[in-house]
Amino acid sequence: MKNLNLFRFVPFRMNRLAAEISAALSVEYRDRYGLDIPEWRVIATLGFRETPCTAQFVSESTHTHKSTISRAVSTLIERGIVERVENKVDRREYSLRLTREGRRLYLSLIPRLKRREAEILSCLTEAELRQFELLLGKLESGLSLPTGNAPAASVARSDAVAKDQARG
Amino acid sequence: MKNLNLFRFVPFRMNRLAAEISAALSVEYRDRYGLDIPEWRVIATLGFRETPCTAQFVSESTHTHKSTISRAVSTLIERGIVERVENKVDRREYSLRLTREGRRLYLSLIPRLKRREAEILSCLTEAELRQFELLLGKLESGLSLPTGNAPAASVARSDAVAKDQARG
DNA sequence: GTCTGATAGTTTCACTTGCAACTATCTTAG
DNA sequence: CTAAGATAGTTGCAAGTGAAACTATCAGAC
Repeated sequence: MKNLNLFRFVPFRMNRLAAEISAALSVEYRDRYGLDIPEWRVIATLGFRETPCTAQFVSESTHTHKSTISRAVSTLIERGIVERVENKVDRREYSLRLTREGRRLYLSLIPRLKRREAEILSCLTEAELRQFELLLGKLESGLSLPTGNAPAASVARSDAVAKDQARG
Repeated sequence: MKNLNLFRFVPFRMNRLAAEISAALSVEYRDRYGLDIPEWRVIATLGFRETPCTAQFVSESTHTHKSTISRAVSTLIERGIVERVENKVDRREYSLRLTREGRRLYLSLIPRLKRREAEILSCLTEAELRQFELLLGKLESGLSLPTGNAPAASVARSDAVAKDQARG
């Protein structure tokens, strides 16, 4: 077939689905808390990890441009949601962590977002959902996206790893 | 669990995957043909359908804002890829269709994009791929996105349908 | 016929974002 | 030590995009 049915074209479908799902979720973090997606990603990353982490870690693990993360962090600091912790060893970088208020916001946001996610996925059975998540994981691995399964170093220090590999 | 693992959060994963897939595909339509996503969507919609259709149809079926489609169409007309056909009955709207050159571009783009899509999906088995497409379809239906299965009227005239339903 | 409201498409404006250039800091070679 | 290059993060700028205002046209009420 020489034609291409856009409705059967996976890249288009993924784009559209992602946009639609984002829109559904933004009701929670944007309308309710005045957060945009990059800001939410910073909060989610810091909130989930127990240890503080750098802007670069957030940028790489969420696959978001570092300038976008930089601006999101600035806003969150102004709002008292995130704070910088100076790194005495390397003063170029800062560790980021949620403030007490930031953590409160994070904890109140989580159940809302999970509920939205469940709503969106409610058209799938339990088995279908597990299958879907499995397939997403395969695609992520195939595209070399961080999955959270790999050792933290592979995200936090991808450049260093690359250098090591080049040396070895 | 009070925490939320971003790497297990489907909305985030969909967003990231869609962005990554788009980036992989853009090599073909952007680097090679100087097209952006909205322009490609217009071409794909006009190319697939045998009958000319309006800007609004493209906008609704691809779920892209009408001003974005308007700008894409303008560019494509300037480039001689798309042409407007005046509608004698309703002069507010135009039918759009690919020019001869536009169709040539479309036909040369299709195999490239299909090859890219196949590459991206090559980490899935045949059965997994079928399953994945099935699940995407379920999610699309669940979110009321056009799937190409419904009668064309439901996309071309969604407002009219809504009005009818409200009346009935 | 005119008036009102709806609709297709365009344009203006404000905002977001990615790229590239920049600053400050660190590391390595000599 | 200094010089050169790499790196973390910031910022200026240009391009893209959505919302809303706008233009032109149509449909219906009267």
